[in-house]
Amino acid sequence: MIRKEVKDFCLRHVFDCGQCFRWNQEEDGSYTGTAMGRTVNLRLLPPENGSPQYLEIEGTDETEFETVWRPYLDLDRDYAGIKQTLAKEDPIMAEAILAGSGIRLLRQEPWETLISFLISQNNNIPRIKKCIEMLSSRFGEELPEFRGAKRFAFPTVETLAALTPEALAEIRLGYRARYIIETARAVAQDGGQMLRSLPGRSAEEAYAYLTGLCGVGPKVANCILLFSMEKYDRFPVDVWVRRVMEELYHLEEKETGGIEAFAAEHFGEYGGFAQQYLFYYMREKNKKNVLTLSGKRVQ
DNA sequence: GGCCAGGGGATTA
DNA sequence: TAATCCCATGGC
Repeated sequence: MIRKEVKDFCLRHVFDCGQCFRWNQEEDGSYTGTAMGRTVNLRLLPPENGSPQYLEIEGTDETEFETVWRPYLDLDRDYAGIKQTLAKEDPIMAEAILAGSGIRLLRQEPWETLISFLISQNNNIPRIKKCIEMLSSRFGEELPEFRGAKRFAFPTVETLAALTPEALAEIRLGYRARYIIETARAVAQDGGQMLRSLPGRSAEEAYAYLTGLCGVGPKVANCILLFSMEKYDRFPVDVWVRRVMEELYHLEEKETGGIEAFAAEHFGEYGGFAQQYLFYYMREKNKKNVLTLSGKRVQ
């Protein structure tokens, strides 16, 4: 168990803003998740008067924290500066940032991110999480038990590349099963070398490779670039973001390209952060609306 | 370039 | 019970 000082950090914002699917809230409010073949539990200690905020990590040590979890949680980035830049002269963004002030963009593994967002297409978050857990427990390496539960690593490229549609059928991925097998086989062709090299390449080059894979279009490719390859100017446009741009920015844009161009002009190099604040803000607003509506219906 | 199917499950009507 | 929706994409 180790303890680190953190700023601009909120577990709910980080793990519930749609960027990751393998972190779950425990009854005590802490979060447990598996990434890079390791499982940890994270807890944010309530700050005492004037004292800084501390993040408590169970299941790691000092060395592993520095090499694995500090970069994964993106703890070295100046989010206060990013938020200030984005909120300047943009009251809409300022409000969105207020709602998700503790968001951080995790640096996830490209392979897991690729398959996860393949599964995410035209799908809802609870079912995406369920599919990924099933995939891991069925085809991933078994890890040490943690908090009394079995844990599994995300399956390797080779494992998924070797699967048949029949073997994958039990996961109930629907038409996405074919995308996963074909993409895994394409990535496995060079032993995953090309995929591993993408973070070091330009965003355009990486985007071209990713969209060449079966089942990867512009939205999924941009999510992979943003969540696992540090291409922070990418602005993935999905139904929620489209909704946000229409309702908040009154952008009656049918073309995804138009929304991307708007984002590039208004948010620039911080487009990806802006997208996450907007996505989280819209989902929170939507939850409240649903509650209000159902309340009215009861009366 | 526009349109629609493809799977399954949760939620809504 | 039926309709609709879901962090899109492929293929016509």
